[in-house]
Amino acid sequence: MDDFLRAAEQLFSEKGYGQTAMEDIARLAEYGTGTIYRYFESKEALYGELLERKMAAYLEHLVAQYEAETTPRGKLRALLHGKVDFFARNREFMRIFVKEFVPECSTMAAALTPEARELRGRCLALLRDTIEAGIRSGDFRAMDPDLAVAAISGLGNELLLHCIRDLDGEGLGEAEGFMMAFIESGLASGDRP
Amino acid sequence: MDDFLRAAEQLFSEKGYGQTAMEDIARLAEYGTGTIYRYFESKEALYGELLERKMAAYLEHLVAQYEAETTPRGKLRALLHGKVDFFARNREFMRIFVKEFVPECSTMAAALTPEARELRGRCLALLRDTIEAGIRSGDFRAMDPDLAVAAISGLGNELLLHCIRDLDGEGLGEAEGFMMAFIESGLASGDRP
Amino acid sequence: MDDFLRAAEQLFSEKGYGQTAMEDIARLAEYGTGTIYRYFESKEALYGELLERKMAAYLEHLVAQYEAETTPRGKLRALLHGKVDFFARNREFMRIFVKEFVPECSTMAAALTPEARELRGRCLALLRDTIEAGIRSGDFRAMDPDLAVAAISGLGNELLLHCIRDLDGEGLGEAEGFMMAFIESGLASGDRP
Amino acid sequence: MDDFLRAAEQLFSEKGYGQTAMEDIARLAEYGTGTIYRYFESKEALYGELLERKMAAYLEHLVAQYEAETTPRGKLRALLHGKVDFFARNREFMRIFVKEFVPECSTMAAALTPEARELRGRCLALLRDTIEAGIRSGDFRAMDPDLAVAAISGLGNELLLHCIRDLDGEGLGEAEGFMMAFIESGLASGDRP
DNA sequence: TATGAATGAGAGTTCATTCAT
DNA sequence: GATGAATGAACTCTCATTCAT
Repeated sequence: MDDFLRAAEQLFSEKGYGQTAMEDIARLAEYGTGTIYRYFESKEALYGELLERKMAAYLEHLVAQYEAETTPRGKLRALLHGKVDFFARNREFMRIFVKEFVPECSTMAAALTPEARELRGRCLALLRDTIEAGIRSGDFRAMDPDLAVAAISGLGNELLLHCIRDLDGEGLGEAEGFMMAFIESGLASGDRP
Repeated sequence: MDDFLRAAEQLFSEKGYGQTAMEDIARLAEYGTGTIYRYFESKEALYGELLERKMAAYLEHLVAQYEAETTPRGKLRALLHGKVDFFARNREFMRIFVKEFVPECSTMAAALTPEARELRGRCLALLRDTIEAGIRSGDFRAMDPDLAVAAISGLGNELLLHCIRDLDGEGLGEAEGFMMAFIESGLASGDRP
Repeated sequence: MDDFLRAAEQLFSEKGYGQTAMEDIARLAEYGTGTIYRYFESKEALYGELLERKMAAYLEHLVAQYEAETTPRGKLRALLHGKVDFFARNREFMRIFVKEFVPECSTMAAALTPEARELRGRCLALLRDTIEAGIRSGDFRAMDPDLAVAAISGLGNELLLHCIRDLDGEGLGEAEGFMMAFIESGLASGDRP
Repeated sequence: MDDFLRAAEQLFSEKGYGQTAMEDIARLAEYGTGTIYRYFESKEALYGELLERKMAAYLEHLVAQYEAETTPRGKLRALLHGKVDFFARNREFMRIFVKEFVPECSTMAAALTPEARELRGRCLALLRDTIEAGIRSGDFRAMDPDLAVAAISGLGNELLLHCIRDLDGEGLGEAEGFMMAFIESGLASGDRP
């Protein structure tokens, strides 16, 4: 069953959902076509399961880093580092992730499963809570937290894609530093020492 | 021919490339199915043509605003405002744009046409040139301009999508202000008056 | 479209619904497989349409004969003769008819369409009304009309099948005479002159 | 092995041959899927075996009643009562029986096994012999015995189905009385005391 | 030039049957 | 004997593309 999820991740990432045939997945996993259907009800269900698992792993990864920190700045850094770290080790999923995290891009007829939506919401909520706490504490300037979440998400995704796609994964460290600095400046309150 | 492009834009935006049948496009454009093939070699060619035209219009729009400005900050603001302005009036295309601007998301078997890639590159080059000029002039701090371009693109796209998708186009003015402030902080040199 | 219905009638009759592939129907009709789907939404819809058309023709045929008569005995004879007559000229449909007229035999996942059920009901209602009228007039003895309808239907179907299947259509005249006599005796009131 | 036959009878009756999967049968019988194939060569063989057993039981039941009678009228009544009696206690099989007794309805690719055909023939022969004897004895009027067999079979089957299907098994007694009277009238010689 | 009926390759899915354990 | 995971042929259905009119 994990064989199928692995094969599916690779192919969906390389060719996209619509261009990947169930037969391709089965062949890559070295099984017969019909065997997939013993484990997954349909192609969509397979894709949904893949997304849920990865999203769950991502959330878990973020939470682990996040809870070790206490200040808004610390939590923000933890979330940003967690993102870079997770996708550095899940590059194939990155390409799928940006499609599905941005609903407009989804290629599935049916959108994310409710479970996956829930996980996506919880990832974003970590960031939002952090920003709101930072605003209250005066670390960040007053702003609409939803806009900030959108800005930071989009910025981070695109930077990661840039490194993974154009730089073949090189320069992730530099990009992380840049991202941190850029975002912290963007969020910073005008008060300067 | 423009009828087909208009119909295609609407349907691709609403349902996605894979879920849109040539017959649907023809019907919406009020022509026979076969007629499309008098003007476009294939479904992909139609999609490619649509992208090229829109990209060209986008580039033209950006250039017009851009050339009216002389300072890096002015040009940056022109590009950001131009983006918001263009997509506020091309909301349907926005959903297609984010798919194709981020090549990973493309649903087509074949990626962007070379012409479209070229146009995309020229849009990004405007921003890149602006950033480089700003770094030289000391308006912006020293940084890798490619990272800055990626960051700003992703940030802007996601903010626009947030407004168009979740807010139904409301709040674009506020989002533009937020975007400007966020990006200018992120780019700003440490020197403060 | 009629080509498909003709081909479908023949093949469903010969091999049964489940054993008939859409490709078989298309080939017999001398069309490509996909063409069927321009006219029928699905295999079930094709079958449903076939049944409806034939049932409608059968009902029309029965009604024509029925309305020319005024007495219960006359109407009964008209219905019985109409049945023999119709199926003598629709032998292929006879085999499908008995399947679907007897719901237990239906091979479709989904049963008859509501339209077909309605038509089936109206065919049976003609017979039922006739029997009730005959009972009231004293031509027939008192009995449960539903039982009589079931008895006469089953008797007639099986006799027709016997002739069509085992006798290759021979002996229909003799069978009709036998059926009339048998049923009239069965229904007759005990009063004899 | 009987477990499989019981499970198969239930499922074939409820859902039909084509809609019943071997796995369903195995699960209901509380065995593994592969185990069925230790006892039956194929799905068709299982169905065939089921039919043969039931047909044999039916024949035995008929013969027992039949041989206790000496007159044609007595034998006829025994056969009719035997039929009602058997199917009242084998309602699930009734639905399969009508399919297979009327070969046109068979859902199997291959028709009845030769053994089952033989048994079917012997059931019908009992009735046929009875009718011929009755004609010779003058109890029944002169007629084609094959037509009479067909008429009586079809009539009886449909009446039984009507009770089992529409009346949920109620009214079998009334139906049996009606059937006897109807058939005896139909067969009766014109001579009246 | 415009059409839309026709096509057929290709996709997802089912399930009777097999066989290593 | 019993199992149930694995199989792959077969089937239904879709749709980009063609071409006779």
